[in-house]
Amino acid sequence: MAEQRYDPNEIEPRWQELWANERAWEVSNDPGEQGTGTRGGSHDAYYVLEMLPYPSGEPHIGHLKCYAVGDAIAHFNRRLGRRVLHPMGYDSFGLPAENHAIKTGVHPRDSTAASISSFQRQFRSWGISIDWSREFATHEPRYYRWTQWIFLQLFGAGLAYRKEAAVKWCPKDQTVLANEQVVDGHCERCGALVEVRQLEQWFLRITDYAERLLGDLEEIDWPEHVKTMQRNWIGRSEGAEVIFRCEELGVDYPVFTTRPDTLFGATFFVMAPEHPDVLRLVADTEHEQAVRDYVNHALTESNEDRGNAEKQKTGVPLGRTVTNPVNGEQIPMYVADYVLMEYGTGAIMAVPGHDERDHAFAQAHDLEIRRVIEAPNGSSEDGEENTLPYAGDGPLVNSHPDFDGINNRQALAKIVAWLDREGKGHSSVNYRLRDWLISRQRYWGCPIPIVYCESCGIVPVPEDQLPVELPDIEDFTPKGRSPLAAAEDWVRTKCPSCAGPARRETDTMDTFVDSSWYFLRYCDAANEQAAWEEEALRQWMPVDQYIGGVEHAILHLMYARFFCKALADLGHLDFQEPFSALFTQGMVTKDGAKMSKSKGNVVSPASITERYGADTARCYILFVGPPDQDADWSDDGVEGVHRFLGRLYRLASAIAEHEDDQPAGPDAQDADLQIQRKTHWAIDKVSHDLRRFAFNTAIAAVMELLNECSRLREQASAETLRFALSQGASLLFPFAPHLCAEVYEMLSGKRVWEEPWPQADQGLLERETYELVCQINGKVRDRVMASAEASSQELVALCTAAPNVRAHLDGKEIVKEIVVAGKLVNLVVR
RNA sequence: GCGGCGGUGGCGGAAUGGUAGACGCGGAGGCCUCAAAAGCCUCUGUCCGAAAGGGCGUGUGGGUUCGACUCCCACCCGCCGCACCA
Repeated sequence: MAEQRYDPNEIEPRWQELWANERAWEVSNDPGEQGTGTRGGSHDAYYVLEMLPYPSGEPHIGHLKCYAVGDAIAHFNRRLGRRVLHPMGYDSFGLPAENHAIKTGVHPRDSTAASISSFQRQFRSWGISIDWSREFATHEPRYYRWTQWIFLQLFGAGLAYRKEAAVKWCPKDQTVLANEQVVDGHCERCGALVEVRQLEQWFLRITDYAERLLGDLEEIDWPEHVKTMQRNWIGRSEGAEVIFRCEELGVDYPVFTTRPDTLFGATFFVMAPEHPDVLRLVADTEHEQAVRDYVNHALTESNEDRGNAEKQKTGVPLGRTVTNPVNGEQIPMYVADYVLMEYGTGAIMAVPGHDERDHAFAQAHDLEIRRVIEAPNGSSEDGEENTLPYAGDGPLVNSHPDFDGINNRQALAKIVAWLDREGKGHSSVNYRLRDWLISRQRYWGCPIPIVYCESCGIVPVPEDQLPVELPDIEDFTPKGRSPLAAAEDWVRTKCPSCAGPARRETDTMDTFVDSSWYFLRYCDAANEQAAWEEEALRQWMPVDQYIGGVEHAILHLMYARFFCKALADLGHLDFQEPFSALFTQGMVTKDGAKMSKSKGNVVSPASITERYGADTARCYILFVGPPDQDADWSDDGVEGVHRFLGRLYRLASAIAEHEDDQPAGPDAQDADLQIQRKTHWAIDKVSHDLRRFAFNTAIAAVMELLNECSRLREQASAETLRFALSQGASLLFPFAPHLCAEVYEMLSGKRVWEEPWPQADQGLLERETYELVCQINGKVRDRVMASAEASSQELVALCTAAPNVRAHLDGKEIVKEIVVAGKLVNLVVR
């Protein structure tokens, strides 16, 4: 038997070339027409998509993991007879390319193109089964033309608007940021401390969709932690809006509260320093100077300092009062930085008896602290329930004869109903979610298709003039305004409405806009007349399986859902959710730490692929552990997987040379049956494991099958070995496509990717005899062979007859017999 | 503080309430070889024991059960998200 050396560098390019030449993974939008390489049979459409890569430098190991997962799913579904859409593109606008340009002078278009071709090369060398006919990059005018078109749709519907607001500004990247891009007061990208600036910017009205974004999470098959993160981010709170009137000025100040039941305990009123009325309230009063000083100080404070809950509660009186609507009391007004302008109405009623923060402020400023909720029947083991602030439930006290004595949760509803009747408030829902700020003062992004006309104001660029192309510029350095502003020839334009002089918008869009709809474009990527044909979307959308890193749990995944709903409302789509199922893959670390250039612990997929081949790299990354968990890279582990693939190849090549009628060993029947059983067991196991993303145990099952074949190699018939190994290759194909195509062809002469997924023979999954576990009081004492047909009585008899069971019974009384047919007998003895 | 996820050999990890530790790595011994590499074979949770066998063992403490890594309660630790959100 000749054994051949496993040489992935010879095998892999050969299959890649064949698949490329045959356009094996292209799929048509016409359900009647088969994609060149796809199987006939069912016309079931299946859309599997990995999050599109940002092309910077070379792909890293995280990309390999993501696409190894996606490709396994794609192949598995193809072989289940589905028409699988598995496309690829690039999220190619963005800051890193622009920062690179500032440093080196290389145009972002050039560095991006270089990186894209490097990604293309590697994806091909990994053998990922992509429909390349649908490929695009988001910086191409043929794509961003439609990004602009979507912006205009949103603008037309009032969902894109311009507003002056206090916005987050990154001093290093010299641009504003969305709320979602600020992490702990720092820029998500570069880590610089974020400042606040008052600027007029473009926003998308995602808050209109807060309720639906929250509610529809129920409809989708996403990991619980991602849903939770989105729920937290949306931050829905139920409560009431209550009006506090400042009689002196005749102004109503609504506040949002989740605790209207504590209204009778409101002893003061606090406004955020940014509240537009603060200075007006103190104008020309003795308090004016102190308030001005305080507000100025608060505004210059860093987000980090201000956000610190441990900090001393500061604030100054405004010298005014408002009326507590439930009891007519005049309560003093303050300005304090613990109240945030961006949440609720920017003003609060303060209930120091039942809110920790208000309590701290009241103590610091010597304000009345009133108990209005009693802790339930004085159950004060440690006395804590009786101290204030008390945030728990209980009956109302010191409130009003109508409410005193009633449990606070019931009183809450009654008080809100009363407010409503009196016109002093109503129940209300508040969200933490803010509108999405999409303006960026940067060059390398999609231009916003808007012009500013002296007479017409804000004018959208007409659809037939799209795309508004990004002009070439020389100087990419940010100067606090968009580098595009320097392109005077481009900026100066005619008003589309009145043909008068006008200027173009010079900010570009947040790159998350680009990636909020790309999955739609794949469905109809070549369409030059429209962003998509509805029929094309009907074919594929929503995405059946989306795959990506958990770092996009909020940003990208929330924005894409919002786009989907907004476009559906505008009649462009007929579904509400873009991604029916989501899988988030874990990080790949080295020695427990995140890989990074600065740490010098980066494992490059290219070097692994060169040394071991793509099949080894892909199998290893899936074998190392559950793919949704973080995995630590181990060079020894890679060796182990490589050895396994080599053993499969060598054994298969030896068997391939055998004639099937070659005489088998003396125990051939036994060995053959064992191998056949193991084969069908593996088919069953891998099929199940693929459906639950348990790739590690699926690969382990094929290893077990190979171990069984190796062990029984001398005894079993060549025919059986040929069958077992070809099925093994067939099962492993989604993970190691090149090797398995090779092995399958060697053994069967057929193309494995055109074969249907193997079916396990139920008859061979069941066994005639099995090892019966014999327990006494739940402890395993012996094991004996039992027939599958044996009755409970027979099984008990077998068990009591087992030598070690007898030794342990030793005169004791059996009080109970538990029989689990096919598994065990447990004797309960005394 | 609130919410989510997790805690199993030397390591990565397996286990629809039914043999804990599959599979792989690492380690030990052996075969092959002039030698090495590659490959192959055996052993490998821990303690007692020559062995047979037995004790212990899935973060901690309880509970349910004939039987618990798995279910319930309380707690400890770790990771992630949100957080002065009214």
